Amino acid sequence: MSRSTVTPQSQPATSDSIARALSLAIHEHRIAPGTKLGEDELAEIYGVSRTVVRAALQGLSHVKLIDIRRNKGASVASPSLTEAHEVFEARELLEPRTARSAAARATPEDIALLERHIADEHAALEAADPGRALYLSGLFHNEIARIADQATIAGFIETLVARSSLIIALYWRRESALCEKHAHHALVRALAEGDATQAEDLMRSHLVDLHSALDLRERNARAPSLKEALSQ
Amino acid sequence: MSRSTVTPQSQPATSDSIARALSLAIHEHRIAPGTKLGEDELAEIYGVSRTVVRAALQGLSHVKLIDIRRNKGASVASPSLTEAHEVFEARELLEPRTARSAAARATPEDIALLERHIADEHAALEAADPGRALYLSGLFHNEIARIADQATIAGFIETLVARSSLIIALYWRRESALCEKHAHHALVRALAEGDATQAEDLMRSHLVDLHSALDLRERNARAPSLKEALSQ
DNA sequence: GAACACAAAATTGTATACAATACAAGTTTC
DNA sequence: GAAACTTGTATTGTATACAATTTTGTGTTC
Repeated sequence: MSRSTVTPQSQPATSDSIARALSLAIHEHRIAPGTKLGEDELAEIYGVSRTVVRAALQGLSHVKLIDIRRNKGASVASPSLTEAHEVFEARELLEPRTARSAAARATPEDIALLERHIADEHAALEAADPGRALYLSGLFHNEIARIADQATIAGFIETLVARSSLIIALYWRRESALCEKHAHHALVRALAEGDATQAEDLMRSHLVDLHSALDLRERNARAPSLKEALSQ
Repeated sequence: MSRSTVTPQSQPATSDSIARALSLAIHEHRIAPGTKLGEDELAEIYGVSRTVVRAALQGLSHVKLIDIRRNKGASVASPSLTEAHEVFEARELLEPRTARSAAARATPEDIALLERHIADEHAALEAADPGRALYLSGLFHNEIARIADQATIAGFIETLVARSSLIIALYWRRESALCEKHAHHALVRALAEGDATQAEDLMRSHLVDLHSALDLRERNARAPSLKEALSQ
């Protein structure tokens, strides 16, 4: 049954679960920027009507992971270079402050969780699963925002981190790991020590470093078929 | 005909136009926090099917102007005190930087537009239309963000300004004008002179001032009927 | 009057049918 | 061969019907 293949629960897919699945696929680069997201195709994949798919697509559109053009349909967003710079600028403005707050609030459980994220990211890289590593790398940033306990700003950061995965798909220049290993380790150390100023500075330079790794040339990547990308 | 009363155009209302109309009504305090937004009722008011209304409501939900609970419907959001503080904190983080950028970029046309906003706001206050004044006051902030030419951050600010109107409806303590007259004038002067540091400082203190005007007690306001509020 | 049970009505969630628009393929004209 | 036109197909936008859930109203019991 198509449902149990794509959504391993006994319940029908909801718009929320579909949006989450698509978001994860985009984040892990299983769906490339520019990929057309047809309503009928997704409805068939998830075993629901177009109504539910449309709601999911609208949700994704609001966080700018996809573009919906009236009468023309939905596709995975392809941020322009300008948007790419804007996203990283916004992160450079928000995340250092968030790291500062997180350093003042982090519990040992928080630190342990962040360390597990780093370990999982490296495991994914060694398993030749860069998409998974990228997702976990982004999640690391989202977790710091959660620890900072400012939900409004954490929501913005989550959006920016998700969009970053699109930008990385299009503009990333380096061959190495996406977020360098030592940057995340150093951040966790600063959080563990409650060193707010250090955490803030480290986060700022980490993001400036990421921003500097954007390439000025656009790239194209072969897009796997939609069904292929979503069958996990 | 119901359509031409509420939407003075010959075309049927779209989900976008409905979302905009509702957003304006919320912003001007014609619809109060907590007001139930029934799909059938809105569908009748706007002369469209529930499908279009649902799309509009989803859009408003994504910017947190309304809350949608599964199986229970949509209502205008009532931000908690915590959310209120978060929203103003986020504004204090984003808007000073935006004012700084705007000061470096403002054209004479931009300045003239901002001055018109201030004049219109005062006219609205003298016409005993505080809702309109509030909307224009918020728009002033959105315009500065637009001048700063960073669409990603401007988008966040727009969301925060809209949510601020809900917060003001619930928590505002002062009887006087919502944004004090001289604060906006001083900002425009700093922008006109290209004084980035002054613009940044003025914006920060303006927002800190707004934040300090939040009351700790919640208030209730009589909610006009939905049709009444939307008939403009 | 309060609490409970049940039925009816209202509302929300979803599927499906139909209308509107865009796209692709084939044909005609220059 | 390129451009314009026509036709058929695919896709998106919307209304409507039906299913599922919640709310309201009514009656009964204590």
